[in-house]
Amino acid sequence: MEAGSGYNSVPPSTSFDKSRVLDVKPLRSLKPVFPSASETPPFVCGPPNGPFPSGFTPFYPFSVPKGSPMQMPMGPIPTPLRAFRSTQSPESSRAFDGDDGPSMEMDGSADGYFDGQKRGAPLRGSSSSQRKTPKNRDTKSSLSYAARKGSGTVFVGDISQVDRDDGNRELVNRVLMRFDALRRRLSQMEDAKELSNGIIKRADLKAGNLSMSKGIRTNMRRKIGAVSGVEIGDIFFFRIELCVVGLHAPSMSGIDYLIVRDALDQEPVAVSIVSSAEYGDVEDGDILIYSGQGGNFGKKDKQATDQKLERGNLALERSFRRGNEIRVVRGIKDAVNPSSKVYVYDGLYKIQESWTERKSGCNIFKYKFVRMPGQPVAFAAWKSIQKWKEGFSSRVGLILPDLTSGAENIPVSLVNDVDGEKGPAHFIYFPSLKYSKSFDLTQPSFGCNCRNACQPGDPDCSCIRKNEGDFPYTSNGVLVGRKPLIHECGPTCPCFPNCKNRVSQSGLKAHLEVFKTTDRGWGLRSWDPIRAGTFICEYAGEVIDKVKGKQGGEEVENDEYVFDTTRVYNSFKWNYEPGLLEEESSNDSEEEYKIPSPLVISAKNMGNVARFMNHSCSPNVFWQPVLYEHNNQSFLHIAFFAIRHIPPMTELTYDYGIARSNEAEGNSTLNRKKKCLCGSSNCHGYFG
DNA sequence: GCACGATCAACGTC
DNA sequence: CGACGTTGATCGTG
Repeated sequence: MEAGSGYNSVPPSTSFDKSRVLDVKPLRSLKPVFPSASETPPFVCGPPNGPFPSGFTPFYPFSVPKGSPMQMPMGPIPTPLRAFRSTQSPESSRAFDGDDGPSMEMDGSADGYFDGQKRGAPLRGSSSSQRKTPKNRDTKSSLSYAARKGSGTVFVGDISQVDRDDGNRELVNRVLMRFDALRRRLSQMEDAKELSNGIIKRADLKAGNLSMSKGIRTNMRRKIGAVSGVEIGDIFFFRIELCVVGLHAPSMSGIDYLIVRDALDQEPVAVSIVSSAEYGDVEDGDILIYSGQGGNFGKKDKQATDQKLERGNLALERSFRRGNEIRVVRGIKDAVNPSSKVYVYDGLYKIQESWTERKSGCNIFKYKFVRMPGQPVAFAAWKSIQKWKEGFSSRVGLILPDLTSGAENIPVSLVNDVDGEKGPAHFIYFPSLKYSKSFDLTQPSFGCNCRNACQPGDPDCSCIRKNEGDFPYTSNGVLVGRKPLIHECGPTCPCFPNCKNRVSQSGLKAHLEVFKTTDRGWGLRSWDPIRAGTFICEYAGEVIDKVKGKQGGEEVENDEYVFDTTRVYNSFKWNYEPGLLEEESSNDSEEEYKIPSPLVISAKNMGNVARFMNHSCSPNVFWQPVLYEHNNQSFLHIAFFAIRHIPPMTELTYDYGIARSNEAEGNSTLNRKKKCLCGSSNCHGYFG
C-alpha cells in the first residue's frame, strides 16, 4: 500500500491555510467575460480546442472566441436518465423522483409510445409463477398499502400478492431499498466474520434469496415489453437486483423467455436479455449484436461445441419471427469500481437480423438488436459521458471544468445548458468545516491503536467499539446503515489514511457537476453512477455558533445556504429489517433519531458542492452525522450518502427539513417557507 | 411435484 | 490486474 497517497488522505486542517488557494474567484466576475446571453438555448462555451484533460489546471476560458459557439456533434442532450416514466400503472408516475426537471419533452412521446404498446401487446405469457395468482383480485383494497399513507420512503409492512405480481415506481424502489439494506448488513457480517452458522459469501445472492422467499419482490407476472415501475436508465449493481424487480428473471443466464401458448402450439418468446461487452457482443448506440447462449465458449476444460437452436437461442429466433419487443439490459464495467459491473436498463429493442457465425470451428448464433425509437436515452448517455471524460468531446454548456480550482481530488464541472447565466454568486470553495472558534463537544477525544487499517470485527479497535461493535462501512466503502452518530478514525489514530473507517474524510468519489436547472437555480448531479449507501460529500462551510445565534438569527434565517440539524426532518427507513435475519430483536428504530448535538453550518460565503444540492420531498440523498476528532477535540461533520442507486445525470437532492420556529408558529409563517418545486408525488408543497 | 442441470455471476485468491 | 476456483440461485425441463 502506498501510505499517504493523496487520494485517501485526511483533509487539510483549518490551520493549513489552503483556503487562500481555494478562493474561487468571484464567479460573478465571469459575466463580463462572455457575451451577454441571448435567449437561445444552450451554446457551448468550452475552450476552443476541445475539452480539458482530466489533470487540467483550472483557469477561466477567457479565450473563447466570441460569437462562434462550437456546435458539438453531440448525441443526446444530457437529461436526467430517470426522467422517463412508464405508464403501465397510474401509481408509477413520479412516485419517487422529483429530479426530472429539464426533460419534460421526453415524457409526452414516450407515454404515447408505451400506451400504444400496451394496447397492442398481443401475447400472453404463462408461467408457473402465475398459477398462484388469484383470478379475481380485490384491487381496490390491496392496492393501497401502508406506505402510501405515510411518507413515501417508508418501507413498513409486507408487500401484497397483487403488488408482487405487478409493480409500480414506488414498489420497485422499495424492493430495491430493502434488498440492498439486507445485502449491506450481510456484507458487514461477512466482513466481521461474526456469523456463527457458516460464513456468508455472496451477500448479494443471500440477500436476493431472502428477498425472493420473503416476498420482497415485484413484477413476478412476467410479460413482454416494459416492466411497471422500472424506468429506462435505471441502474443496478447485481444481477439478482434484476430478478427482485422482475426485469430479468434468470440469475445467471443472459436470455429470459417465456412460453407462449397458442391454440395448439407453444413456443418460447424472448422477453429480456442482459448483454455484457466482454462476451463479444458489439455495442454501439442503438444497435446491439448479441451472441446466443451455450456452446461452452469461454469455459476452460470444456470442448467448444455448436450452439443449439434451443432454450434462449430458440426464443430469440422466435422473437425475431414475431417481431416482439425485448427488454435490453446493458452490462457496463464500472469506472469507479472496476471490479464490479453496472447494469443499465436501456429500454425496448427488436431483433432485426439473425445469422450464424463460426467461432473456434463451431457455430454460434448472432442477433442484431435495434432500439425502438422514441425512448429516452440511457446507454447512449453513458457513452457521451465517457467521451467527455476521455476528452473526445466537450460537455455542452461547460463553463468551468473544475469550479473547485483543484480543492477536491476530482474536478467538479460547472455547466449551464439552459440559459445564459454564467455561474452562481461568488463564494469561496472550501471542502470542509471552518470553525470560528473552538467548539466543545462533551466527548473526550481519543483514537484507536490499530497499526495499518482498522479491521472489521476487531474487538480491540476503540473506533469500532464506539460504533457499537459494527464497522459502519462495508469493505468497498458503502454505508451499512443509518445511525445517530458514526465514529470515524481521526488524525491521531495511528491507522493509515486509507483505513476503511475514514470514508467521509476521503473526498469526492464521483465526478460531479454543478448545473443550471430550469426552475430551481443551480443544482448538483453526477457523471458517474452512484450506488446506494455511497458517500457523496460532506456539508462544508462555516460553523455558526449557536450561542450568538440570537443576534445572528436574522442572518441565518435569510441565509439560503444553511444547514441546520435542529430542523424537523421527515423520518424514513433505510436500514435492514432485523426480522429478516434470525438475530436478536434490535431496538434500532430509525424513527426517533436524536441529533447528538446541534450543528448549524452556513455555506453562504464558503462551502463545497453540497451547497448546490436542492431540496426534494422524495430525495435520493440523506445526511448522517459523523464524528472524528481533530486537534484533540471531537468535531461533528454532516456527511451525505445516496439513499438508492442514482443513475448518471440525475439531480442529487435531500430533505431540507422545516425550521422549528416555522413549525411552531404554524400557518402564519407559511409565507416564510419556500414553494417546493421538487415535483414528487408526495411533495409537501413547501419547505424551509 | 421434485430433482436436476444449464446458465454472458460475484467474490476471493493466486 | 487477469485468470481461476468457489459458492451459488433461478427457472425450465424431464
